[in-house]
Amino acid sequence: MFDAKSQNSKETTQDAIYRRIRQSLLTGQASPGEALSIRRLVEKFEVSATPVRDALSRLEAEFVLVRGPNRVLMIPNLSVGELKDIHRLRAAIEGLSAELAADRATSDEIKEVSDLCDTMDAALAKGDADTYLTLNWAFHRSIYKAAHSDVALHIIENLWLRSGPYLRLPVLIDAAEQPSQSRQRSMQFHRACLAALQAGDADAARDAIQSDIAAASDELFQYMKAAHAAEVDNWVPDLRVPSK
Amino acid sequence: MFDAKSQNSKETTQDAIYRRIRQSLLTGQASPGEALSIRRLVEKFEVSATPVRDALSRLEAEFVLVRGPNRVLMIPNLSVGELKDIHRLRAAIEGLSAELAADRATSDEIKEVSDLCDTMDAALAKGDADTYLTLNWAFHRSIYKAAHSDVALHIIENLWLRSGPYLRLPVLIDAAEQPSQSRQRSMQFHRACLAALQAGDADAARDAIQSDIAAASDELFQYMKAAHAAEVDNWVPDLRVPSK
DNA sequence: CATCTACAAGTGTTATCACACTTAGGGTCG
DNA sequence: CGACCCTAAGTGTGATAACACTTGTAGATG
Repeated sequence: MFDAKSQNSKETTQDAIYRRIRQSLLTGQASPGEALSIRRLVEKFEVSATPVRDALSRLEAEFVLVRGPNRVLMIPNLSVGELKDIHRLRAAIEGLSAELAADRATSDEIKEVSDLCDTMDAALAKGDADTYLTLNWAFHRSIYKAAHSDVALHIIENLWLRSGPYLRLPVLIDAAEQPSQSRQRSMQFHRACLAALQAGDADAARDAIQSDIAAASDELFQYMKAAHAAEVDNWVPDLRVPSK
Repeated sequence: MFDAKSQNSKETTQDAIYRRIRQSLLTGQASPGEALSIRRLVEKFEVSATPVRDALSRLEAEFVLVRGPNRVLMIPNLSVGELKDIHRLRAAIEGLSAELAADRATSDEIKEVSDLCDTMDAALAKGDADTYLTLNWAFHRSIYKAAHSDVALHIIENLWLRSGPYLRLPVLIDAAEQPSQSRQRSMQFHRACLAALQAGDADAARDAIQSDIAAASDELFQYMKAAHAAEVDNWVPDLRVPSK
């Protein structure tokens, strides 16, 4: 049994492995292009192959992993075109979820969104990009959770997981700029969405979320364009943060 | 090795099992509420537990199956509220895909959509509800495939798979009515979408698809309301087709 | 009749093993 | 130098066995 301390008593081994692989994607510890071989994970986690296989099967089903040479499962590189499609879908689905949240959120849920705004401001003030990123996802997720639509929430979680490695990039680069204009602008959209939830204004909530998503994706594509001249949709971005 | 005839030479056992379980859902051979125990599937397919587990893990990851008593995986009953959320999401995502398809479809792809319209008309003229349902999905899928966005297509496929058992209901009931007004109306939306693809009109394509989805979901909820007085969103519909 | 206990049957989970196929690296030959 | 062959190492796949836990049933007791 591996690392019993980080595995709660009811969690199966496969669930724990699944959770940890997902986490490594969101935190940048694992990167697109990496292969996740069963045997290497067996050694790393000190478990048998069975729960590793189960976890990997799940991640393949979610398109978080794709088959590479010799059928090894790999974290896919997303092309610019795919990233654009993900952002279009996010705008559509997260916009709809924000509308539902404006109609359905409880006062406790709205307070949670508000508290997360405050802690995000604090992380920004400290220039702590990693914490900001973690809180950014928590902020968005709390809104979509308040929509009380598990169907939508699962789709959104999946899209965030798959595009997460790319979305981190401008935020990490930007951390050197203090205060960051882009992050301040995001917080304005976040505050606008919070106000819309408080007012039960579904249209305003949707617009604020969609503006936030559009700004983040514009920022990412601007960064990519500046880093590389290519404009082709099937170009695959290089995820290494440039040296300063 | 099970049923080698229906398993092509490159398909793994787990893939074949996965495909067959999905198929049984779409055709109504398996129904919400059923438990899929590993050992029963091992007997049914005459294979070992390992590929069965892999297939089931994938279906769980896609929320096609959920955990029941003793952690057995079951086909979930969807509540009215969940069905409504699925329809909202379908309208948003399939509408977006139809827009993309209007911009991106090749003439071969448009011809495929047109041919499918024709064969659907033929199935309707014969009162063949099962064939109509199969073709209806093929028709829609051909449009979304022409959008060239795998991200969106996979989400759509998943939503269709999960709501498929419910969407079959009014079509099967309706088959006795000849000609069926609802089916004729659907075909009008289908034809409108085809015309929009041919004209490269993204707005019209989106509107036609969304109208088709809205009409189908209205029909389903009207059928449910007529069958049962309950209006509560968490009511779980009974999927048995009533005796005639 | 209701409640409790014991046991069998059913559920999934994990470990281990062997096989098939692919990929990479080294050596040989023309 | 390029092409080909061979072998080792790496990849996943499926089979089998044992264990843990849960559920259902039958029998005993008050």
